Amino acid sequence: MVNSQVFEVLEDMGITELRPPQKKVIESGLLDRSKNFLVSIPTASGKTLIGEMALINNLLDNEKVPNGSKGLFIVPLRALASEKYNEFRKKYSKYGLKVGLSSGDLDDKTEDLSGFDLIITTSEKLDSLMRHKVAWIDDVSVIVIDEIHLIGDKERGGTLEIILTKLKRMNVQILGLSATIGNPEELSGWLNAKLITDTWRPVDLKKGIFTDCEINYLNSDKKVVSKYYKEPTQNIVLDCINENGSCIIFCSSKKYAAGEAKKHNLLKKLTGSEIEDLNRISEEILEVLDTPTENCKELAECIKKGVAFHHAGLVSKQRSIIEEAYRNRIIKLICCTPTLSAGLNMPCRRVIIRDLYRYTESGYKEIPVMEIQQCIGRAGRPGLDPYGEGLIYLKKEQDHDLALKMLDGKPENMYSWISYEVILRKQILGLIATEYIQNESDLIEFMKNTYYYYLNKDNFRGILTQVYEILESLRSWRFISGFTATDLGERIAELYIDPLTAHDIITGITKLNMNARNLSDKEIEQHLLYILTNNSELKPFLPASDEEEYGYSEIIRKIKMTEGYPFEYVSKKPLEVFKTSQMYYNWINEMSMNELLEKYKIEAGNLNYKLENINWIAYSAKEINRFLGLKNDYLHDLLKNLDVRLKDGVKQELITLMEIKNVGRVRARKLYAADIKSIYDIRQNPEKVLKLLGGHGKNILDNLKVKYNGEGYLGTKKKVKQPTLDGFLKLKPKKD
DNA sequence: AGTACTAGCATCTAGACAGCATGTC
DNA sequence: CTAGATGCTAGTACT
Repeated sequence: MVNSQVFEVLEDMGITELRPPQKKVIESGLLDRSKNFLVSIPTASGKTLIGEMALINNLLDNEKVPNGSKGLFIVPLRALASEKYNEFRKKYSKYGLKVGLSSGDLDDKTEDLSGFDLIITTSEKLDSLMRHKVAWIDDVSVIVIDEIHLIGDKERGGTLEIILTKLKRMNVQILGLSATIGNPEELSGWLNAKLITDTWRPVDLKKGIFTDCEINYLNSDKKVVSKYYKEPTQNIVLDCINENGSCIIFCSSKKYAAGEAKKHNLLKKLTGSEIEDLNRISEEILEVLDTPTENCKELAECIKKGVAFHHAGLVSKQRSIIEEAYRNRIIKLICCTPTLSAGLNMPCRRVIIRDLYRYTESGYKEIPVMEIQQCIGRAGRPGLDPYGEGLIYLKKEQDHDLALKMLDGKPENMYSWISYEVILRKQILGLIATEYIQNESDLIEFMKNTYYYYLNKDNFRGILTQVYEILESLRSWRFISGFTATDLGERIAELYIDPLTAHDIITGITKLNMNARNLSDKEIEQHLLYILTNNSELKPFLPASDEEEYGYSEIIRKIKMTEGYPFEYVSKKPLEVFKTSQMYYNWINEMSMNELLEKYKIEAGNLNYKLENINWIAYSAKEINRFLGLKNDYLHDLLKNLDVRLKDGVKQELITLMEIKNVGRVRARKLYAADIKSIYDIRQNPEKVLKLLGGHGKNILDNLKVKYNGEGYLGTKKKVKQPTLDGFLKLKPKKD
């Protein structure tokens, strides 16, 4: 094999032998920097290391010293970006390689990533960085795209495709890492990439179908499981635990996942110290929110029995507690939704697919083969399990063939989603705003480089027509003129919102401004939130039933009047939008978290996610508002502070107090109610602050460097925060 | 009367990217 | 809109 710094670095890590697919890639010429690759191999077969080899090869010279060029590692999830960032930093800092992280939940105020050699980011963030025209992009010599099959995702694939279309035209080595997909040849063909496929796995995977107490493996092995319990899944889990394995059960909804978890009780199989650990973790789960919700309590109860459920309704801290406990083998069974289907490294002995269908916006649908196979691929912990098992629980015989197809069939083909209007519109504006496209021939040339064109050469006219229609809209909305973005258009491209959303916000606010004098302050606030909620970015909305309109009829009538067009009676959507906007309204008017969760029947994790999104739109609206001349002062002030209020969940009057460290919505309200309304007031009444907020008050005063000496608060003992995994993941990249 | 169970009908349904600027209870 | 678990209610059987 060639002598290379790559192998030296691998050796430093203790890797002396490559796995078969890794070998294959090297032998096919990965180290030749001019070749692109698409590597389509199973989960856990060592994909990441292939990416790392390409990075090392490009970024380190023969002496294992950074050579000044840059590498990008693109992942689909922020959590994954953090994970990889920590991993790579640990591994490669010793070579002087500076590893950086850039994603939406990280602050890098300077936005100056030029000092890093290797940058981990998400595809959307990279898109956004390119829109801000970062100069260092020209220094990039290699880019690794993890989970590149996401190009076939309706919501997010288009963005990835645009980035890749741009990157293809640069002098960059592209390495795509993909799950097994139906048409890898087409994707690699488009990328000018050498295709590497392999079925090798580090641990053997036994696939099978089970009904009641019998497992029928595809290799025609059979296993009968003892029937201790009524429910088949209980027995199949017990069987695995008895053999010292851990399980994951995938379910099609959050409620099912929680329901499934409640069925299981592993207490009899646990040691005393394990039970102790579980009780401790259970406590931890309850302490994450100030007042535990019903959901938290259920989860805590399950955990005491060695079982957890895991889905997007949990807040991220709870999720990471569970993930850690599972990796440490304290929790032995996780019942989850597709949250765990891709991404985070959570291997187990036995994966059970409980549901074959899932409700989607277009009805009840079979879960994609690729997703099932990715779930099953988690089975088998290298070094721990002799083999992994991917089992489908067959509830009714007529699904037998479907189950077989899912276990062993060909995964779906990945096609272009660039024609998805929402993304296309956003991307066209982006391309014009960055002057990437300056005239019609640029446009056509660009479009001819897309995956869409590669797949649909015969139907090029179709997408062009769509693009011209979009251009027409963008012009009529005054976001572009000719092939040049207006100032407003440029700002909207940077804000990274759908131009249609921006346009709807502009018309909505303009109308509201004109009619504001007919509305009370409260109604203006409600209406504004309705306008900000009514767009594609904030989907899905809260489900609403017709009866709910009754409670809202008066404000809905006023919104209808101001909007100048009626809510469509045929569709429930406006009511859903309205209900969702009411949740935001209640939030910024200080309804308690628990009351909100109860009223809108939403879980804490999901609420946080939604608040994050509306906050982003509110910020965008504030920015857009700078281009509008609003006459109504109240509306203008409202817009100016709405994003801050949404972030903190407070009324206008608390905003000044919220600027103080350690003061959140609850403490701010307490202070305000006691007539302490500003930093000045705090300085004047330190004793009062202490009396109101106790120990927290002390922290606040310390931070403000306010002297106080009443009632034994003389010391300035610093409270040391216990480091948590969550906190660790959120750490800022160190620029050392 | 109180309880336990159930048939029958209604209800409800996965996940998570982006801007910007910093530390909640 | 191709399913299925769950929750609610009224009805029934039983102690």
